[in-house]
This record gives sequence, C-alpha cells and structure tokens, in this order.
Amino acid sequence: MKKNKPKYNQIIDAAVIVVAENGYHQAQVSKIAKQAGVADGTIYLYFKNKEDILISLFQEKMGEFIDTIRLKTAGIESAVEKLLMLVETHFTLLSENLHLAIVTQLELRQSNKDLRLKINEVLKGYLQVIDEILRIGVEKQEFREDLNIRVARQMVFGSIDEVVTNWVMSDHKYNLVALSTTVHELLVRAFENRN
Amino acid sequence: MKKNKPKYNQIIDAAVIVVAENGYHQAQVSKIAKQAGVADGTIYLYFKNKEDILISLFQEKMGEFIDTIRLKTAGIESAVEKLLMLVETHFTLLSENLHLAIVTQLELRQSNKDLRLKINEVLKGYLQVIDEILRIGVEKQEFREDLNIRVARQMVFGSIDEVVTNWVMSDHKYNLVALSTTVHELLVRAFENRN
Amino acid sequence: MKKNKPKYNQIIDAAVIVVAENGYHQAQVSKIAKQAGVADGTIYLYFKNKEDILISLFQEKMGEFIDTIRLKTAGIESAVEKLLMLVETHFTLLSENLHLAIVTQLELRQSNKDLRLKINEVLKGYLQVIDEILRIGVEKQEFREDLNIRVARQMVFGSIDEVVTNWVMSDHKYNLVALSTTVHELLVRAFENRN
Amino acid sequence: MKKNKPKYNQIIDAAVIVVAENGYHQAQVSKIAKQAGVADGTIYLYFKNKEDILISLFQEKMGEFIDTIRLKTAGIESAVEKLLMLVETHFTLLSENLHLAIVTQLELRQSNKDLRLKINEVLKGYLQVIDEILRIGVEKQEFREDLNIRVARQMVFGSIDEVVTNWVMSDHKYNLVALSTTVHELLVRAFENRN
DNA sequence: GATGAATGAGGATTCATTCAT
DNA sequence: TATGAATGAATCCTCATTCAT
Repeated sequence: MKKNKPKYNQIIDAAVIVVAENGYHQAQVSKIAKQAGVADGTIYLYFKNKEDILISLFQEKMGEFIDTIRLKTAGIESAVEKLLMLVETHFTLLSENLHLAIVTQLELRQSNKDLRLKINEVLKGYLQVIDEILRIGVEKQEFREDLNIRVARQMVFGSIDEVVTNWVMSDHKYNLVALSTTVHELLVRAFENRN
Repeated sequence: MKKNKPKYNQIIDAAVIVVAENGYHQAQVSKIAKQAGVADGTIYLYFKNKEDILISLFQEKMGEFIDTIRLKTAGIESAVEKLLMLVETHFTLLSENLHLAIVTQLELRQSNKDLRLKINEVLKGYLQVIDEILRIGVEKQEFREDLNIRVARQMVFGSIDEVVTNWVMSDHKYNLVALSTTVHELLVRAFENRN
Repeated sequence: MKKNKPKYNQIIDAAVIVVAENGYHQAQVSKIAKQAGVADGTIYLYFKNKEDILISLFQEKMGEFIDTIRLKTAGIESAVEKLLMLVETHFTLLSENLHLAIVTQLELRQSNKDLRLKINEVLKGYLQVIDEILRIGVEKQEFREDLNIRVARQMVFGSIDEVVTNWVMSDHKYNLVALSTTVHELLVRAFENRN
Repeated sequence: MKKNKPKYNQIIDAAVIVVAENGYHQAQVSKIAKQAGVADGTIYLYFKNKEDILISLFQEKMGEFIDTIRLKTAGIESAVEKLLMLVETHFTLLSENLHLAIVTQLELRQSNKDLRLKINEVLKGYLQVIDEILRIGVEKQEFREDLNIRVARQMVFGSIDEVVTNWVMSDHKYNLVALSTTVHELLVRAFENRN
C-alpha cells in the first residue's frame, strides 16, 4: 500500500493519534499536520480534503484488519473454530491498538452520513467474512440448516461491536481478549445444529 | 415531564423532526425554533443550550420507550417470554416512529462524546431491564446458571441495535417486526439451559 | 432604497471607504465590518456573501449616479446641451466623491468576470441614457443623420471613462470638472450635423 | 528580447494562453509551467515572481504591438492617414490574436494597482505615438490649432479601447476591423481644422 | 414570557515561492 | 540549468447564544 509514499502513511498514523486523543471534532488539519511533522499544505498533496484523510484512514486500517482476520481464519477447517479465531483476532487487534479502537468505535461514528456510507463500504468486506463462516458452518452442519444468515451476521457483528464499545468506553479497565471465549460460546450456542 | 410547559414538548417534537429530516449537522437551533413555531430565543427559556435539547429529547423519548417496555414485560412470568416481548416491543415502537428511529440509530450517534455519555446514562435504564430479565431467566433455570450476564446483555442490546440500524439504513424496505421471532430464537438458544 | 435598513447602507458606505483606501484585494470582510461598526456576522444578515456587498455597492451607488444624470438631462431640450450636462454631472459627481471614483475606476475593475458581468448590467442603464441623447440629437438634426449610434456611444463612454481614470490615477492633481467643456466640444464636433 | 533564452518566450506564450483560457485568477504558476512544458521552479529562473511574468508578457507583446504601429504609421505623411493606420492596425492586430485581446482587454485589468501602474508605463509608448500624430496634425493644420492634445489623446485611446473591449466581450461576433473607418471618421471630425 | 437582530470565535484550503538534489 | 516536493500564510462564513425591547 503506497510503499513509496512514506508521508501518506505518516499522515494517516498522525490522524489516528490526533483523532483518538482530541476527538473527531477537535481533530483540525493543522493538528494532524503538526503531529505528522509536515506543513499543513503537504496534507493536500496526499489527500483531497479532510474527509479524504479519514476515509483513507479507515480504508487502510480496516483493510489491514480485515485482511488479517481473513488470513487467520482461512487455514481453519471448522466454522466454529473460524468464528473463535475471528472474535479473538478482532479483540486482540483492537486491544493492541487503543488509538485505533477509540477512533473506530467512538470517533468515526460522529462523522457525517457521507463518510459513514464510505465506512460501510469498507465494513462490507468484514461482513462478507462473517457470512462466509456462517455459510460454511451451515454446509458442514455445524450450524442449523435453517439459520437466517443475515440476522445471524447482524448478531455476530452487533455483539462483537457492542462488547468492544463497552470496553473502550469503560477506559479499557478489563481484559477484552479474555471475553473472546464467552462471546464465542454464546454465539455458537445460538447458531449450532442440535440434531 | 413538564406538563404545564407545552412549548417544552413542542420544541422536543420539533427537534425530532428536524434532526430526522435534516441530519444532526444540519439541525440548527433556528430550524428547530421555526419547526416548533417559536422564536430562536424562546428555545433558551426551556433548554440550557443546544446539547440540552438533544439530551432532553433522548431522555423523554427513550424514557417513554423504556417505560413501555418495562410495563409490557412486567406482567409476564417466563424470562423467555419477557425477552420476546422486549424484542417485539422494541422493534414495534421504532417501526411506528420512523423519525425517532432515524434520530436514535443514525443521527444522535454523530454527537460528541459528552452527549453520548449522557445518552448512555439514559440507556442504563434499558440495560437494567435486560439484566433483570436475564437474572430472572437464570433464577428460573430457563437460562444456564453460569450465564455471564454482562456479556449476555451486551449481546442482546448489540444484536437488537444492529438489526434496527440495518433496517433504518436500508430505508426500512422490509418488515422489522417480522424479525422479532428470529432474533429472539437465536438469543434464547444462546442463553438457554440444556440440562 | 431599503430605508428601514440603516445597517444595509452603513455597510455599503463602509465598503466604499475600505475598498478605496485598501484596494479590492485588501478589503477583507472583517475590515468592512469594523468600518461599519458592526460584527462580521452582521454583514451576512444583509448580504449573501462578500461579492454581494460589492455588487450591491455598485448597484446602489451607480444607480443613484445614473438617476441623477437622467434627472439632470431630462429637462433639457437640445441634445448638445444634454450631452454637456451628462459630462459635467459625471465629472462633478466623481470629483465630489473621491472614494467612489477610486472604487469604480480602479478597484472594481479587478473583480472577477462574474462581478464584472453584473456591473455591466448596471452600466447598461447609463449606456441607454447616452444612446437616448444621441438618438434625440439625430432626430433634431443636431447630429448627422448617419451617425453610428453604437460606435458613438462607445466613444462617449470610452472618452469620459478614460479622462476620469487618468484623473484618478494622477491623484486628482488637476480639476476634472474644468475638462467638461473640452471633452464635450470634441464629442459634439465628432457627431454634429454639417449641412 | 532575450533571444538566447527560448524558455523565456515559451513561458510568456504559455502565460498568454493560460490567462486567456482560464482567466486571471485561475492562471496559477503551475498551470503556466505545465503549458510551457517546464517545471514550476524553472519559471523562477527566468522571472522574479508571478507578477513579473505578467509584466513581461505585457511588455513583450505590447512592445511588438507598438513597434508595429510606429512602423506602419511612420511612412505616412498626413496625420489623418496616420490616425487611420493606427486604428486599423490596432483593430487588425487584436483581431488576429484573440488570446492576446482577451488578456489585454479583460484579464490583465483584474490585476492589482501595482501591476496596472507598470502596464501604464508600457502604454506610455503607445500614448506617445498618438500624441505625435496629434502634434503633427496640428502642425500641418489638419487638426485645429487649439486642440487639447492630452484630452484628445485620452479620447483616441479611450474610444479605441472601449470599442475593442465591447468587441471582446461580445465574443467577437462582429468584424472589428470593419469599424476602423467609422471610429476614424468620428475622431477626425472631432479634431479637424475648420478654417 | 417571548422575540429576533446582533454577535464573534474558529478552521479548511490554495498557491506563489523555495531549495535540496 | 532544471526539477517538483514541500512550505505556511491568510480569510470567508456559520451558527449557538445573548439581551434589549
């Protein structure tokens, strides 16, 4: 990803920090530029406008995020195990990057509808991974054959997201990763085949 | 609820409409005043500032919402049945009030962290209702005795919320209430006692 | 003209002074507001944007200008005498209002094409006055019957304008009004009937 | 004229095109550089700053313009004929170079006062040619002996300029050169000796 | 209580110019 | 000579809030 544009990533990384520490509405372009160690105008050599920084931020970071989860779950046979890996990886990646967690769970949700639509585009990739796991689970008869994939996917994403948001808002006082198995177990019970 | 202050409710109802139809960032105080049929300055006789309108809006509307759900679930014995009533009532109330659904699911989430913290205060009442149902379910041995109440509650709220948000964002093309049983069944399976 | 909007005229008069003294490109909205004794935001209660101030300025001032000339020339029979009155009044009005002269002759010409198009709309009223005088002169046989009205009008306006601009750019070192008869005589000689 | 500096003229010619096609305020240095086929920085090897490009443009192009007119009028005896040649040549040269006409009649007038003062310096050469013709006319008794040379010169220049500007602004829909004789005849009538 | 005219702080973006290569 | 990536100063406009009437 734009390997020969070090400033591009420099600015995105600065944006993550500035948005996380100051909040979406206090993340002025000049603050991001300062954090990135470049002039204000330099931002505009790499991004069309302020919104473009935030969209790119989400695309880059969430892109990596999804790639990692896709990779980690790919080698696993069982859908149940895939789902555990997904929850664990999701929680682990955000635990390891508090700034990113704050930005994705709290700050970017304050953005306007246009930005949120772009964000949803990116999230579709993640939802596809969930869908795929659910489909495989049904095929392999790990999950009930009449599982409503769309609702199930919303339950997976909604549950994970709510757990992470609660953790972020509680100032990450407890261990998020430790909740993986609990969340995973509840989801599996919800979906499993009981013949 | 300030019964003798008709303008108070007039302004809140105007705010719901204006925010739903224009979006959070295009909901200027002057627009709300116009919609309410009062002067800009009059707003400040009833509300401390703009944020106070939105907090009050959420408190009033979500208060009614929670009261209704509390009332509806109160007369029911079984936790499983209570949970179904909760999901159904939640979906029904929002289906019947699109403006409110848009405001709570999409627009108010664009507010800043402070407002969102206040919103969470209000939501606590709702989460308590869920917690109570879950506790009763465990007591009655409808749900497994080692159920992690906090995580289960986050799963209930996260799932319901995600389903509603998807419905709102899809321009309410399908019947939300019809999803109640599907969502309920998955949640019950996740929590149930399997002795 | 907007009699009950004293701030409207206050702001326009301030704009004339600020543009004349600082130049078009150094006439910031905040400077105009300060000169008018109002807050920056107040400007936008009376004008759509900065360009609107300048367009309105030109319309109001040039409108009065044209009205005065129309009025002064109306009572005169002879086209030759009308033309003298036009030149004299033009020179007199601008001599008496140096700020306005600077603004119309030098500063507003730096504006962008859109503003200049609007300015030309206003000027059409002036050109019509000239055309009318020329037509009457031809009818009354004071001017040659084959006079090319359009070219003649361009000569009248171009000559007057060039004389005024030279006077403004020379820092009004000499008496502009004193040139009226010279300019008038040359124009009349150019147009007159020599049967 | 820097003969051994091909890029110098390359940049000036590029500036004429860019200013004519984009307008004064949209004629960025980077656009001129691109049109000239050089890097932005290269501009500054040949010109002190952006203003210097425009001044040089005017000096070079208007210099040629004046030289041509001087040359064309030089061989003619009669002042009246010289004046016709001047008008005809002026109209012809601008008709043949629309870009230059747009730049000199419309775009460069949007420049700031400083640039316009420099432009006036260049124009002085042109005004001298006019003055010279008028002086000869008086000497030869073609023109009245009490002709106010300064005012007459302003009338010549103002009239020609106004006619050209009208032609440019009308999108050159009509034949400018065809107006030469009309303009010339009116000017001569204004100035001529009537003993 | 009710009005609405007035206030004024705050920030994204452009583009002429520089200078290390 | 030539390059072009980087710089950073400078300004219009919005809108929540006030307060004289």
